[in-house]
Amino acid sequence: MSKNSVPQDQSQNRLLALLPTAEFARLRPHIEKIPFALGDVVYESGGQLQHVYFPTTAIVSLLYTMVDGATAEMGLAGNEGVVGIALFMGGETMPNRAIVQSAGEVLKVEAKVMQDEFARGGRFQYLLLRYTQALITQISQTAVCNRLHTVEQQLCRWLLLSHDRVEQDELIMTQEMIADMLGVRREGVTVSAGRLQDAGAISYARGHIKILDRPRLEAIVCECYRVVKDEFDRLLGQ
Amino acid sequence: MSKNSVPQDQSQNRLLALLPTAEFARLRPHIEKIPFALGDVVYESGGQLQHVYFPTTAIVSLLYTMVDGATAEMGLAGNEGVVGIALFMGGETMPNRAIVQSAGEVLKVEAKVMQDEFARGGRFQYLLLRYTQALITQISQTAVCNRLHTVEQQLCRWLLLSHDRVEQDELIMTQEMIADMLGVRREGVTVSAGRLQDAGAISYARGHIKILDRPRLEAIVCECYRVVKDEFDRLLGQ
DNA sequence: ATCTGTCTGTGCGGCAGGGCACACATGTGG
DNA sequence: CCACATGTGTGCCCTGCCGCACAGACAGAT
Repeated sequence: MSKNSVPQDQSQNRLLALLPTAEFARLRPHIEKIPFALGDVVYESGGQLQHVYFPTTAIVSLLYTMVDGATAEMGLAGNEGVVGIALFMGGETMPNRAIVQSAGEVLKVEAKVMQDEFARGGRFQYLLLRYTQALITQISQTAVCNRLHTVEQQLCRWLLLSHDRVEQDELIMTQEMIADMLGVRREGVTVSAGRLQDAGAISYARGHIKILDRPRLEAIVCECYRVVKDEFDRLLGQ
Repeated sequence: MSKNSVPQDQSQNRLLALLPTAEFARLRPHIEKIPFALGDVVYESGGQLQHVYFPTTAIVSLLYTMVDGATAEMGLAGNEGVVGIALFMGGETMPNRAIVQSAGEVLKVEAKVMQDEFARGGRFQYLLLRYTQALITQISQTAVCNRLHTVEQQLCRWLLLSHDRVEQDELIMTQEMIADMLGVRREGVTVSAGRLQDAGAISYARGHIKILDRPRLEAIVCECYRVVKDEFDRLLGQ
């Protein structure tokens, strides 16, 4: 490992931040910080994973792509979690893709290192499993939300989930990309986003979305957002 | 396929059937076979779980109920899996309900016994984690399917998934219940089921659905069914 | 400053599914 | 045998979203 691979501290990722120092110390030499650009593919559907990734400033979207090219998001992972759960769950691969939805950095850990630490059955395993359970809730709620709620509510949910995972109020994201995530038409996003802008909740222009009034978004969003947030807090709150 | 595995008794549940004899022997004294009736609640949203359940002939549906009473299914578990993953994932509870969708028997194991065996990190842990990963794929595909496919396709998917988990060609299930599972109107199920009946794929009457032509259903269903089935086969054996 | 590609706005027809109302069918218990 | 609850069939109008077709609007390159 190169020496510039050593991260400053573990608190940049909330999962790693919950690790006891002893356990983190074993991982530290094997952690490499790498940047990802918007749209980068973290892993392909069915592709053999070589690493897990703990996002710090990046957000990664878990997408499924149908044979006809249509896409829909099942969940997303930011600095609260990890990308590549198939490596410790034992399946090695998953039938979906992981795409960088917001550019930034991640902490990369080699598969074997992670698996060895996981097998010790300590706090690391405990945290990864609890995270996975929270992710299951997120995916479940996506399923329910897709079934029962409007595009506008889902857009709110998506904006809030993303906002929770970055430090800033600005998201770099075109309406076209959001449409792919939500599995709807780009025009549908335009209309819904327009209404949110009229309501003063957000503003946007050519791929730059600003969260202006978070409480307002929380008033519009369906209950799904809260369920997911509460479950993450319950399972991974300090 | 080794000679020292799979006594007749454990083969009623496909997860347990994959356990080595030694590991199953430790569980055996703590396994209790109990019957469940249609509609029984295995666990409530947020309820503290005391047991995990390995279905043999029963099928359990994982449902989310909105505050307004609307429901939608996130996934289901039959003799290929287990109900109560929150107990070994570490979260203790989940924000959804588990309802018996098809009456039958389950093998009940006390939480502590299961957790101790899980903590040993052997085959039991390996299988439960792989099962959980397969379940994640099922839930994900439900999300995608809810977004992109018609009620008729989803009904086919649901019928096939259920059929895979029982030995018989007849499902005891009213259209009203199916509607709750799929998160659609009862009338929507009536029309879709009517079309499937006209096509000769199924027949039904007052809560009794017969699968008449499985290949036909497989021809109508969307790719989601196959993705889920293949992933279960890959992760949990042929 | 102009060109060009990217991003957003808008309108229109069409369809799947929701909400509602009610008629018909069938099994079960008095 | 009837009464009644339960399950299923059908029609009608409405909404939300899709598919499509373009029309601006803006940013960066030449």
